Order: sequence, then C-alpha cells, then structure tokens
Amino acid sequence: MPRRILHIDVNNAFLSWSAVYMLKHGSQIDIRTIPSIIGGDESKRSGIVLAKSPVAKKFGIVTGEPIYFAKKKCNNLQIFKGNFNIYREYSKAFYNILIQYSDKVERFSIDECFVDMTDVMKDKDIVKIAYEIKDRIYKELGFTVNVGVASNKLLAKMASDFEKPNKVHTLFDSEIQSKMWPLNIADLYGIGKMTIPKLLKMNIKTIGDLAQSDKKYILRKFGKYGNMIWDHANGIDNSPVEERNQPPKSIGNQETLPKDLYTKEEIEKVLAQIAEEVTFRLRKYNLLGTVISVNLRTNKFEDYSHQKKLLNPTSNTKEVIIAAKEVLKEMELKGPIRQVGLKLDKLTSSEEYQISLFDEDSNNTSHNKLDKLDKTLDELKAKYGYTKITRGSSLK
DNA sequence: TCTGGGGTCCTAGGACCC
DNA sequence: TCTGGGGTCCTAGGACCC
Repeated sequence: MPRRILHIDVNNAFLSWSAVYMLKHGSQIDIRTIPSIIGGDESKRSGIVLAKSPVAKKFGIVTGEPIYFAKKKCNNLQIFKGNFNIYREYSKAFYNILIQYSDKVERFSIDECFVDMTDVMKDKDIVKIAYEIKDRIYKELGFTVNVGVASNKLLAKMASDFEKPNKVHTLFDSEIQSKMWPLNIADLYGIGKMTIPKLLKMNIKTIGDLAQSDKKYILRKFGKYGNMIWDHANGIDNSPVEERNQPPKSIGNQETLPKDLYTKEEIEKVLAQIAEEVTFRLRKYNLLGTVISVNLRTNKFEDYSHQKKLLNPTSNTKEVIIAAKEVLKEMELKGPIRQVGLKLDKLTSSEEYQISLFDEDSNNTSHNKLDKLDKTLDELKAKYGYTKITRGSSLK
C-alpha cells in the first residue's frame, strides 16, 4: 500500500502573515495586493528580502536578494519589517488545524508541515481532504497555502511547489515522468547553486535527465549526495513523517555588525553578548552544550571557524563566554570582521547530566556507592575506551 | 552595488588506538 | 627501502534548506 503524504506550504509566509496581522489591527491596505516585501534593516547591513508579494515578484524581485537591488527593480516598493513573534503564533495556529486530521504531523519549518494520512485514509479521497485543509486554513486564519499530495515527502514537497498560490497539486508515482521530469534540474529539492553547474557540465539539464542517468556514474561523481539526488529525481524517498518534536542538535547565533570590527577586544564584546542569548536558549530547552565554535566572516565574505570540546557540557553564560574567548584567541583575523557567530553543538539534556553526576537517591548504602562507582567507571570506559583504563592500572 | 539568521548533514584529513 | 588494516574521535569547511 502506498503512503498518503501531504505537504502544506504557506504562500509568501512572512508577508502573508504580516498582511493578515495588519488587516486585523486596522490597516486599510492588504500588503499582499501592492508591491511590497518583508525585509531586514539596510542600515544594520542585514538588508535582504525575506518575503515578497506577488506584485513585487512581477517586478523580478527574488527572496534573499539585497533590498538595495529590489528597490532598483521597483521604485515604489513598500518595505516592512518582520515580526517573528507573530509568525510563530500563525505557525502554531496552522499546525493546530493539521493535527485535527492526523497524529503524524511534522513541522518542517516555520511555514511548512508534512502530514502522513496513510493510517486515517480508509476509503476517503485524499485530494478532497487536501482541498478541505487548504480552504479551512484560509477561512479560519486568513492566509493561503499550497498543498502537495503524493506517496512520500519528497514528491509531496515538489508538488506543493508547482503553481502558486492557493492550489492543490498531486504528484502520484504515475505522474512523476509527466509532471516532474520535464522540470529544470535546479527545481529538484536538494540541488543548490554549487551542484547546478556541475550537472549542466555533465549535460544533465532536467530532473528527467538526472533520473535516467547511470546511477553508478552519479554516485562516483557525488558520493552519498549523488545517491540522494538520483533517488529524488526518480521520486524515491522513504523518510518517515516525524511527528515528535525533536530537541535541536545545535544552538547558535550569528550577528552581522553595523560596522566591521578590527580587533579581538571588539569581537570579544560581541561574543559575550551573543553568549547570553545562546545560553539562555540552551537553558530554555534544558540542554547543555559540549562543543563550542566561533565563526567569523570577513568583509570579503570569507567564513572560517574554530571549535573546541569542553571538559564539561554547560549552559552557563560565564563558562561559555570564557570558552568563546579561548577559541577566539586561537584564531587569526583574516580581515575586517563583518559577522560574528557562536554555536554550541553535541547538546545533551541537562536533567540526564545532573542525574549522572549526583545520585538523586540520598540513601547512601554501600550498594549505592558501588552502583555509583560502576556508573563512573562505565562512563570512563565509554569515554576513553576499556583497554586504556586497564592498561593504565596494569602499567603500575 | 550588496549580499540575514537559524539550522542539518556530510566529508576529508589528522591523531590516536589495537 | 618499504612500511597493514581496522576503528574512533576531533576539527574545519562545504553544501543545502527555509
């Protein structure tokens, strides 16, 4: 039995959500109907297009481009700042509608979800349900979505990306050749600007070209990544819809500075400030970080980083600041610094870590002590390897 | 002329171990 | 002069996504 997967994608999410919010709070204009964008702050050098209205799109404005360029393309462009607290609210509201249809809903990003309908379909018509979901979201929340219907996540995602906005598209297995293969290779999920020229050089221009190429050849050329893109081109994807909310695997902040920095003293100050935010988020999730890395970007857009494993995982601000400074000390400044980043990796749950250190049971019997000793030794073994520990003692 | 911020996963080389 | 093979862990960097 094939699976039944939906991918729901909010159309121009940030701009739509801002539009709905503004209308609700007395705005006379719907910014979706005028040339408008949601953008960063040019004076803070974070001026890129985060979302665009359909009208702005007609002027050739694309997401991610500098606002400076967007303005040149359309001189009466209206620019609005994003409001992420509002976006998170709409994202949650949209998710809350989806979980009424299935337990298996994966929040893929702030504005995209996958829904696995396989177990709840029975004899119902999946396309009809897709339309119902789309229309309900519009009616109840005021913004439009695209819904992709397919037998796996990859195909559902490709389908939702067809014609926009406010559309339902199917991409069933029998439709792969007619609907997906004629598309440009750049339209395939997972293929970015570095891979496109390589594929073009190999005379692979469409998704169908890739699908029909020799898999061994693609594998030799691209390794594991080649395996993935070849499978994608052929509509193969077995990844499950992950309904659980997984804890993050890394937490970090980057900051583009209003002005380039030239000394480590200045960079240290920025790092300290970022450390406050990062450790706050770690504590919010009850997580501790084990590996700390500092990332620098020069004014020529050269990125480089250094990292260091901490002796003990931490979410303590002061410890993170000290560690960040130590890492920075080992780095050279390759030029004027435009952006500073700090990230913690290899996150562990702080509860588990506490329990491993302090026996929560105050009953201090010898049995407990032995348990603890075992635990400690086990941890040492796990960390350093059994042989090293025995060897160390036998060396005596 | 200007280019964000938050992530995930993968690779390749070096150190070290048996 | 020729010099294994397997493995893990660590680090730096790259590609991709929204």
